[in-house]
Amino acid sequence: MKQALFALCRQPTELAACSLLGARLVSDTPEGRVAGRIVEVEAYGGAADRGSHISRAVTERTKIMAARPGLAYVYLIYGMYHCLNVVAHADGEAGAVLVRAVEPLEGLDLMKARRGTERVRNLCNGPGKLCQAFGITKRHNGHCLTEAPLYIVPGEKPAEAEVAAAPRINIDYAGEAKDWLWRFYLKGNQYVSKK
DNA sequence: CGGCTGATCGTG
DNA sequence: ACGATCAGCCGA
Repeated sequence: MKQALFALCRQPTELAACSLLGARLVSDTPEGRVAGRIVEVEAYGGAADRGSHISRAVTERTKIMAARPGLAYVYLIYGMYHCLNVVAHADGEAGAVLVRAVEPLEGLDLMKARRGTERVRNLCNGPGKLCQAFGITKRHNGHCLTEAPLYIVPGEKPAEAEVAAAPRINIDYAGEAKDWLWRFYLKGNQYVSKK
C-alpha cells in the first residue's frame, strides 16, 4: 500500500501526474477528517521545464523537488494561499505534481466551515481552495504522503479515454514549456477548477 | 478587472 | 536591506 504510492511517484513526473488522478487524499486533524478524490493535477519537471520552480534555481525551498518521491512539497503563494505538490520523478531527476482539484468525499461540513462557503463545488476546485479545505499549510512541507495525518491512497489508474490533457495554468513566463500538455484532469468532472 | 498578502530570491 | 515576483481567490 505504501509501496504503491512510492512506485507511482518514482516515474517521469507527467506519468506520475496521470496516475494520481482518482487517488484518495486524506487529512486528519483534531477538528476531524476530510477526504477527497484527486480529479485534476499538473506536472512540474526539472531543469528543462521553465515553468517549474526548481528550473530557476535549486534553493532551500525548491530542493525538495529533487528529494524522495512521495514527499509533500507545500509552499505559500500570493502571500495567502498554499499549494500541495507530490514529489514525483524518475531516479536522478526532479519534479513534483501539483494537486489542483479534488472531489469532496468525506468531512464536507468541516470543509465548508474552513472555506466559508456552502457550495460544495467551490470547496476544493483549485489548489489554494483544497489546501484551505484540508487544513494543509507549510507545516506539511517535507511530510511523507504515505503517513498520517496527511496521506494519499492510490486508486486504479484511470483509462486514457477518461483523461484530458491541457496546458498548465498561469505560467506565461515558462517559454515554450507553457504549451506542454502537462495538466491532466478527469473529463467531464464537475470539480475540476476550469473547463 | 483589481486588490489582497508575505515568503522567496536576486541584487546591491 | 530592498524590490520584484508569484503554479490563487474573491467580489464587482
